[in-house]
Formats: sequence, C-alpha cells, structure tokens
Amino acid sequence: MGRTERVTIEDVAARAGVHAATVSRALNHPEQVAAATRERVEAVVAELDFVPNRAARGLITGRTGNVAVIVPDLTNPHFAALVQAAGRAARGAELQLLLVDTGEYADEEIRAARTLSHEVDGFVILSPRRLHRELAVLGATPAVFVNRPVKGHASIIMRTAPAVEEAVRHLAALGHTHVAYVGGPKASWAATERRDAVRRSSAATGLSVHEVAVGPPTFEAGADAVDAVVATPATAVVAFNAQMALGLIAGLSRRDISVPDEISVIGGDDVPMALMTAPPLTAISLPTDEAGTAAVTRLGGPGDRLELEATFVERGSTAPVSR
Amino acid sequence: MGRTERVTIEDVAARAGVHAATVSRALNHPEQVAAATRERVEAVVAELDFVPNRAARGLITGRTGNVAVIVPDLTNPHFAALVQAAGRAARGAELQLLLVDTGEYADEEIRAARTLSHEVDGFVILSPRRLHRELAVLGATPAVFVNRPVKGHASIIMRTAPAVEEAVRHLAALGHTHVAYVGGPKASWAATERRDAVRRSSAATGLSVHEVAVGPPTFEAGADAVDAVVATPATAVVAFNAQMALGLIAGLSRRDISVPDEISVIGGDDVPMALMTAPPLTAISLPTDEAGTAAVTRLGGPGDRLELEATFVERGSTAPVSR
DNA sequence: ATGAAAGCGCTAACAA
DNA sequence: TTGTTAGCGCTTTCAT
Repeated sequence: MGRTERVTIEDVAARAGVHAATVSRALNHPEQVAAATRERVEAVVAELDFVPNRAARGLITGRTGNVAVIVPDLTNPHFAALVQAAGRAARGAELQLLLVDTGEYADEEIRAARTLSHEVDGFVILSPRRLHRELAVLGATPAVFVNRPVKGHASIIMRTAPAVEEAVRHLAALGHTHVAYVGGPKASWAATERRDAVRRSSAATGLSVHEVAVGPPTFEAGADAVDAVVATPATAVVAFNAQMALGLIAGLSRRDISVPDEISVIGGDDVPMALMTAPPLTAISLPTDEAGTAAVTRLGGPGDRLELEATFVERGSTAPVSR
Repeated sequence: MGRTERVTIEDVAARAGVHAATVSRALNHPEQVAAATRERVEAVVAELDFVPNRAARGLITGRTGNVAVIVPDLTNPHFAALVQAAGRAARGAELQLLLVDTGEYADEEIRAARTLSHEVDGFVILSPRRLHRELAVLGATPAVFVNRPVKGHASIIMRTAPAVEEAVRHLAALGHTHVAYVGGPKASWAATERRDAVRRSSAATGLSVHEVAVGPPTFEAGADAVDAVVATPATAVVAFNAQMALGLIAGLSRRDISVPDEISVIGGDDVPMALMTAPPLTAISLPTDEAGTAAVTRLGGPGDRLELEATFVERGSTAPVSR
C-alpha cells in the first residue's frame, strides 16, 4: 500500500518461503508450479503489490512489452482515432504504447526508429513520410505500416478507391460535369490513391477534373483552397480528407456560396463531427478502428498486406447541379 | 548499417581497444576520459551505430527515460494538443512518451498508474477522474497534474476564471440578461472552475444563469443540448468547451436559429477550427502548449502549483441582444 | 585515465 | 516440483 520502496521478486520469494525462480514460474508458467505453492505466491504478490520490473525482464527475454507508434500529427483527428484504437489493442495484448509525434520534421521518423528499434517489440507506423525509404534503421524489429504498402513489411491499407469511384459516380448522377479535387500531402500514399481514383473514375464517367492546391490536410488549408476552387468551372469538390472538406464548406459559406445548392462537397475521409455540421458532410468513411487494432494485432504476424475497405456515405453536402 | 544483430557496449569496447567501462564513461561522463580515447570510442559508436540499451541502463541507474501521459480521450483536440506539446518537451529532454488513453474507464487510470509506476520516471496526468483520490498507487514516482490541483503534487493549472468573467461582462455589455451554461464532465476540475466563474460573475453583473445538460464534452453533446437551451429564456450560451459550443452552433443553425443574431455562443476553451467556422467562435483561449511543455519540464521540479492564464477572445459568435 | 569486478531484477537452463 | 546457477547489457565503485 503506502510502501514506496520497490518490491522485488526476492521480497516475494522470502515472504512466500520459496526461491525467486519459483515466484517467476508461478507468474509466467503457472502450470509448472504446484497449486498450493502458486496460491501462496499469488497471495504474497497481491499483499506486497508486486509488479515485475519490465526492464529486468526484458533484458533477459528480449521482449520489452513496448510498441512504438509513429504518427505525423496527433492533432489530426484521423491519427488520434487510429492511435486510440491502437492503444486499446495494445492494452489487450499487455503492451505499452510509446508515442512519437514527428510533427513538422519528417526526418524525426528516422531518428525515432533508430533509437527505439531496440527498445520496442514493434513499430506501428502511420503514414510515413520518410521511413519507407530508410527501412534499414528498423533493424530486425517488426513493423506494420498503415496506409502505405511497403515491400517486405506488414501493412494495413484502408482502400478508398472503390468508395471514391462511387462518390464520383454519385456526382455524375447528380448532373455534375466538372469536379475539383483538393489534394493532400505529396508524401501521403492515401492522397495519391485518392487522387488517382478521382482521375480514373472521372475519366470513366466523362467528368472533367480540376486539381487545385495541395497543402497540409487541415481545415485551414481547405478554407484557403476556396479561391482556387471557385476559379474553376467545377460545381463539385472532392477534398483529400474531411478536415479540408469542412474547411471548404466554411470558406464557401463565408463567401455566401451555398453548399450543396451551388457547390457540392465530398470529404475523402470522415470524422465524427462531419455528421453534425450544416450541411452534414457527404464523405468516405474509413475503417479507422479496425485499422488501428489490426496494426497492433498483426505485429507478430506475417509481413503481408491487409486491405480494409472504405465506404461512401451520402449525407447533405452533395446535391444535383443547379441551372 | 544493415546489421541486424544487437550491438553491445562490449562490441564497441573490443573494436576501440578499451574496456566496456571506458566506453560507458566516454558516453556518460566524457570529461573523465582522455580526449584521444573519447574520440576513438565516439568513432566506433558511430561506425557500429551503437545505441545503449535503455533497459540495462535503467536497471542500474533507476531511471527509465520514460514518462507516462495519462489522458481521458485522445480524440478530444484539447488533449491531443496537450499530448503533442508534452511530446515535444519530452524529446528535448530525451524522454519517451508512454501514452495511456483511459477512454470510458476511469478505473483504468489507477491500473495504469500502478503498473507503470516503476517503469517510468514520472507521470503527466491530464484531468484525472479517479487518480487524484488514489495517490498511493503512484508510489514514489513524481507526477504532474494538469488542470487539477492535487495536494502534495505538482500541478499545472490553466485558470479560466478571469477570462470567463470577462466573457460574462462582455455578454452583459451586449445587453444580455439571461445566459445558459452548458456544463462539462462532473469529475473535471476545469468544468467546475468554469461553472463557478459563470455563476459568480453572472451574479456580480446581474445576469440570470440557466444551467443545462451536463454531458461528455463533445460536439454531439453540444448539439444535443440545444433543446434544453432554447427552453430557457437565455439569449446567450456559454459552453464548457469549444467542441460543445461548435455543436451548439450547428444544432441551432439546424433549427434556423441564427448565431449570433438570435443567440450568442461562447466556448469555454478554444480549438484551431473555431477561428474558421461561420461564425468564428468567441472563446476562451487556453495556453495549451505552455501547459503541455511545462508538465514535462517540471516533472523533476518542486511539487508546487503553476498557474497559467487563459484569455478571452471575442470573435463572431456573440452580438448585442436583439429586440 | 583506465581496468576489474560487482550487481541492478529478472528468467531460463540445468540439477536435484 | 523446486532450487541453483548463470547471465541479459549496462554503470559504478574501487583499484591500479
């Protein structure tokens, strides 16, 4: 209880009248220990509130019980949700999450991977900007890449192409003939996939695509893209993600351009808030929870690719073209 | 480079032709080592890409290089920003962030603190729901509480009372006589502080306060609170945080109630997005970055209270009362 | 200024 | 089934 000195396995052993090795066994391989002994040990463990020192354990087992999660920007709700899901899965697996937010600095991915590679049992890498080219720094530590296929490593891909195609067909069915695409970060695999899907399906359905401003995938960047969008003949916009789409809606409404009456807007991903805005955002919904969970779960597993499908969700920000 | 086997201090020692102890000294107490030796060691360290095993080091020094950050909900932008700032500070101090998102489960705080107390050099605890009553589980590990004063422990308080009072005076000056307050979580110190500040300054300025629905501090809860708000005679609303305020605005606009013409709205904290909405949110701006940074910085320091001041920011969601 | 030796707390052979 | 022994990789006295 109020004890502040560290309780070691020796303390437990002494109090239980057994050897430390027996305590270790009782905890790690209970079936190898006589029931009576095990119970006595367990009682003392509880009584003394003994928690094994992970560092010492890791030193010998080679396992640390930590998994590093590397994320470009935690304030992006998409990544926050992914990290949260990963955290839940980690707890279930008795792993701890070592969080690295690389922020502005793409090189930080490399540094983090290098210094952490021997301190963690695995890496979960959300949308790497650099690391996928510098795999050597991972050493022998397993890694799962989310939303970036990386040869020789496990990856979780949230495929949006089919959903994006559905979105484009939806726009075509509403009578739109010109669509603007507001892109995401250059280094993002997801941004490339979505852009290509827009291009491809637009071509297939006879829509003209006008690609505008590539920026950080933020609300602000979306709002800033409005100028470029209205300079095109587009009557509909697809944005890389929900943040940008929400920014677009805000920027458009500030110019008294009505969404969806004058311009339809679609978000390339989704956030909880998108359901509640005026109008609610028509969007591509990503299996974020599954992806975050799978990233941790598959760390031990085969280094293959898991594909999860996004879905198109029609809400209020798209409407038939007017005039 | 491509080496995948772990490089140990012995490898470095052998290659540099010195004893492991000397390598250790060259790294940790360079002044105790002859310049020539030190340079030779450093060269080998770089050549072999040697990174000391933190677990082994921690076993003997008692320091782990980890700091645990306990947060109730990472998808809340306020906490994400705090964690991000803490992460920056941690990197500067060569610490790693062990993230625990307790989610729904307040008890998880206790469990996490107990199991981690010997694996980390300190705790940063963002808005505890349980932990402040169960301090024993922290053992001797230092802790910094953010937005909850805890006797005997360091705390970082973002005081909003003066800013809230300014907000209320602002409303009074605009002619409002009835204000609704949409509260935050019961267990939140910040929510209590803000509510009390609203009560106190309303009384002082002759405003009537109508307190409505206490819920999770989310956009959705804010939107849901609209019914309760319009049932009061209030012409202005103060919400516990920006998320709820944004939800209120969305919910009101869905009912075709104009903000700020018919109802003024103020957010009890702020998010980047609040600048960009229509109307931009009048809000209380919190020193989130300083708080996150200070939380890590002060971990070693005195167990006292640091108070940071929030500021009132008038934007577009408040206006003179009509009629 | 450097080497030798001990040991942090734990687990995994190996014996008994 | 349990105890003994050794050692994970590192830092830190204590000698030299």
